[in-house]
Amino acid sequence: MNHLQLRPPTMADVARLAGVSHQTVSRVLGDHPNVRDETRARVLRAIEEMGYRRNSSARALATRRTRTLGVVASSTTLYGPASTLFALEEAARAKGYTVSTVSLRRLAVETLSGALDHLSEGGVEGVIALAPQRSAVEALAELRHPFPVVAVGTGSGAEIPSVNVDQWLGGRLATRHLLAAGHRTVWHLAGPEDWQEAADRAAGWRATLEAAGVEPPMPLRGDWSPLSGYRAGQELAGWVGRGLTAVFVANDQMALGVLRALREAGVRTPQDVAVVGFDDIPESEFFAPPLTTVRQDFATVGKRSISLLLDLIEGREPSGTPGVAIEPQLVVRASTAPD
Amino acid sequence: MNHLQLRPPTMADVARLAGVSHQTVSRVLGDHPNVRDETRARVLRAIEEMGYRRNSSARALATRRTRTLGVVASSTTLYGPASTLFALEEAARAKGYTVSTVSLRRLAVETLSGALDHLSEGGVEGVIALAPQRSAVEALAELRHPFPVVAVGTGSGAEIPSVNVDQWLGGRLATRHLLAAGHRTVWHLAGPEDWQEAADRAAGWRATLEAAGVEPPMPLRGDWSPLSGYRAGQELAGWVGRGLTAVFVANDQMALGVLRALREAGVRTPQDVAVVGFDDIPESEFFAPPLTTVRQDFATVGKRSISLLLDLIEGREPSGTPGVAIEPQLVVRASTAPD
DNA sequence: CCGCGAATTGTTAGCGCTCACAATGACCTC
DNA sequence: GAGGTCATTGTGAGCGCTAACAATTCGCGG
Repeated sequence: MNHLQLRPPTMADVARLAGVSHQTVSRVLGDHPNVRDETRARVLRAIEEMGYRRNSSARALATRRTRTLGVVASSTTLYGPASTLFALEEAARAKGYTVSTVSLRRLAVETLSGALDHLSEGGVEGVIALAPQRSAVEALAELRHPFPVVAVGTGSGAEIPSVNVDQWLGGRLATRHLLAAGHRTVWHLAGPEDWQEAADRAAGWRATLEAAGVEPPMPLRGDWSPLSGYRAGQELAGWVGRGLTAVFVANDQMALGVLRALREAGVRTPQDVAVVGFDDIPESEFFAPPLTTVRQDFATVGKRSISLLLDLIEGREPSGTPGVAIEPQLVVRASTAPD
Repeated sequence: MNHLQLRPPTMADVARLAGVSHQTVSRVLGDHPNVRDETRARVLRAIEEMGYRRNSSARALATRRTRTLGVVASSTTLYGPASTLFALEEAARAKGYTVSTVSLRRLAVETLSGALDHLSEGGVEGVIALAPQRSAVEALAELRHPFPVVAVGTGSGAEIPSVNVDQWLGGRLATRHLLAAGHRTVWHLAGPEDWQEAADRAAGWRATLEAAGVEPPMPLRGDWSPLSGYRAGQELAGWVGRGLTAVFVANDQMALGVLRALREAGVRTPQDVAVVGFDDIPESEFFAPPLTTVRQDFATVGKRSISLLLDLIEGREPSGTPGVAIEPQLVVRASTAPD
């Protein structure tokens, strides 16, 4: 039964009620072995009765551990970042950590710096940065912060610890699939220049073509949005009949725009032009036609990132396989397979 | 220049370097008026030099304020929740609060309770719950927690303070638009039964038809996914030619599935059947055809929710217009307008 | 030149918890 | 029954900060 009380009960209050010292209460809460069962039960009853909850600030102050991690991200309404965020939070919570997020509109040096400051004020012990732009990684490397930072999606060449999906392999899978289907060459609609993932996907595409002895056509460039895909699609439509029969688009949203532009231009998919996307957003199975794409395992990204960050925080040698990129997976659908 | 030091510098360290008391350092950091300019400058220089950062736990312990808010959400990879989350974080940060998130796979009593406990451990001063299912609201009302909770998207009838978009109006806007275009009646593919938003959209649809003297057809039901929309679309296709010329679908993802099913059945949109969705996800402009839909203002939802929660936390009388639902907006595109 | 109020700075006492260590008591062994 | 061991519990000292109050300094009128 709750008494009317202004202050929430403290450990000392509980101790008094249970007839023990505050330290014993602390032991019960901390699952210490050396507490007599009868005492433990009495303390637990007192805790229950008073509705006591341990004060996290006091605990953090005494232990010097806040058990809070920070995440900086941008474009969090996109499927990829949102999925990664979800996976990160779940993985962190499983390890007993709370996650504080800062969602940025733009990843510039100032905003990043502000975000890290904000998280620092919040007492985070470490930060995961979803920093897919190269400029963001550089900014991160410059900035001084009193906690470890792990980057996600920056590519493996980065100066800071990072976890990555093998985007290069993704580009290869997509391109190889199209070549195997008999296409002479594969065009490419790339993502923004500054994005490492875009560069890696393009590099995988280029390498695959070159390995097949094909001169890669000039890649087009979009900004991930359906609109930019639409515009690029209009341009691509002009090349149909002049050697263009297959396109690898760097993400599903742009692929959606491409599909629409092709359709409007009277180009059939996949009969006239085959299209492969990237990400496997939930919608892509229902595009017109359903989109062949490359799926990334965000859950693994989340787990690995948290695990790496905790290793750094707790001063352990990074366990697991930090350097190894996570393998993406080709998902074949109608946009490349005339049924 | 940083010396090698195991412990980060404390306020006392800074004070020593600046030749003042720790309290003066505290005053400088707290922007207290009564500090001589020369002293302030000296302190700031010392802070800079030592790379001092205030210890948030100690501060929180002394002030009894953590300046942290919690958010519980599910389905955070969907556009709506992700957008709301983004808006919430931005609004909270603007007010000087940090946001800790818990993303749930399912909103059941146990998971909700666990989430609140987790956030409580993290020391939040209040929580925003994105709890669109009725069962979740009930669970929230049951659960005891030592901080205020604001629900989002629960509908206005809830027992706990909430912020809502006027889903009923959204349903009206969509339906009225179709009737105004000359359709005799409008079919409806609703969201899951347990979702308040789904119920409100359906109610708006029904009310509009009844006001026009039309007997509402039996609504279909989906689970928000494109797949469920696809299945429903197949069923709807069977009714074409028997009075079905317009469908209001409760979200854009399902509308995508409907569009595909109709197309496969040889039904043209909008010539044979007009379709309206809900949410205005970024992709919907590029569907085949581009989708008429209802847009929600998530930024306002975020701001209002945070503002309401802070009012509750700080014991103020809720300012602004808490009871009033936020108006959604119709976005007309080709799926209802044969161009 | 004294005294008074305002501005500025310092001192002290917690905030509620954990850690290290001390104290107690029960139980054994010889 | 003395001495030792172990399990169990208590005590005291911070963790780094802010709030309240005390002390000091300064300017200025009388």
